[in-house]
Amino acid sequence: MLEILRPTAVFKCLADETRARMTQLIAQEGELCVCELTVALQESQPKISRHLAQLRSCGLLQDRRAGQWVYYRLHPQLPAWISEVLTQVLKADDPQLAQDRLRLHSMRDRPDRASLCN
Amino acid sequence: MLEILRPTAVFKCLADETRARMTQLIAQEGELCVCELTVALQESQPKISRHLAQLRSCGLLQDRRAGQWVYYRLHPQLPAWISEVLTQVLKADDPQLAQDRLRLHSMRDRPDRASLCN
DNA sequence: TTCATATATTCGCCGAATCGAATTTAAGCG
DNA sequence: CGCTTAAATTCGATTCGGCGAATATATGAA
Repeated sequence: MLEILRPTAVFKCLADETRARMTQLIAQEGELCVCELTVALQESQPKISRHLAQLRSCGLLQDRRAGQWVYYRLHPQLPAWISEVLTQVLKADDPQLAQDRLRLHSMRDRPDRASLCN
Repeated sequence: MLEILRPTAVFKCLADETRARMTQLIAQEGELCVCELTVALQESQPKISRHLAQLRSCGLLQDRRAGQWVYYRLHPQLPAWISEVLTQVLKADDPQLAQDRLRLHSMRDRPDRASLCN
């Protein structure tokens, strides 16, 4: 967590459409790897990776490598006000988010978390 | 309210340090005019005005003119999730905000709301 | 080692956002 | 009207952010 989770930094991260989509999807799914996000959002891999790096370095996300895959999840020790913000925004129920989830769930050969040691 | 209060738009507004300070100060004080904000934040009048315009056009603030002064307050019909966000961020208790309030309260000859018709 | 897949990073470009300085508009008062 | 104060707007310069394209790094398997 390079940068403190100051409100301004967090808002700047969530101000980008792509980052907001990724964050929401991860919040709902628990943990996703880069290739799953590229399929779900239909965006290029470098684009996804760059945005993930920002979300991680601002403290919103945490990553773990498992083999060739890198999984991202919400940072486990998020301050209450941020969790609250994410929860509230999820209630807005963006139709875009539904689409992203649909593409994710219909993705074939998703990497299998269960068989990987943490 | 020109633009819908979509999460991304709201976050973009709050992603700027100056706009975040203004919004928080207004949330605490209820209603402030441009000249009060310039004193509280110690920023130029055009800069304050420009940022206020953005906050208004994205739907976060509402303005009313009273004589030569224009007062800004939170939009009265903010969706719940936004009020929640603002409340939560206020709890972060930014020291900068305390300074802004101090300068505001020690300002001399503040325009008198009471004597103005709404 | 060589190849394949997953992810990260660099580069250069371009549009968007911010700023200071100056100007304009608006209201109140003589 | 002219003058003062408050606020909004324009202009040009600079900075910032996001993008595609290409490349680099990492892991695993043959």
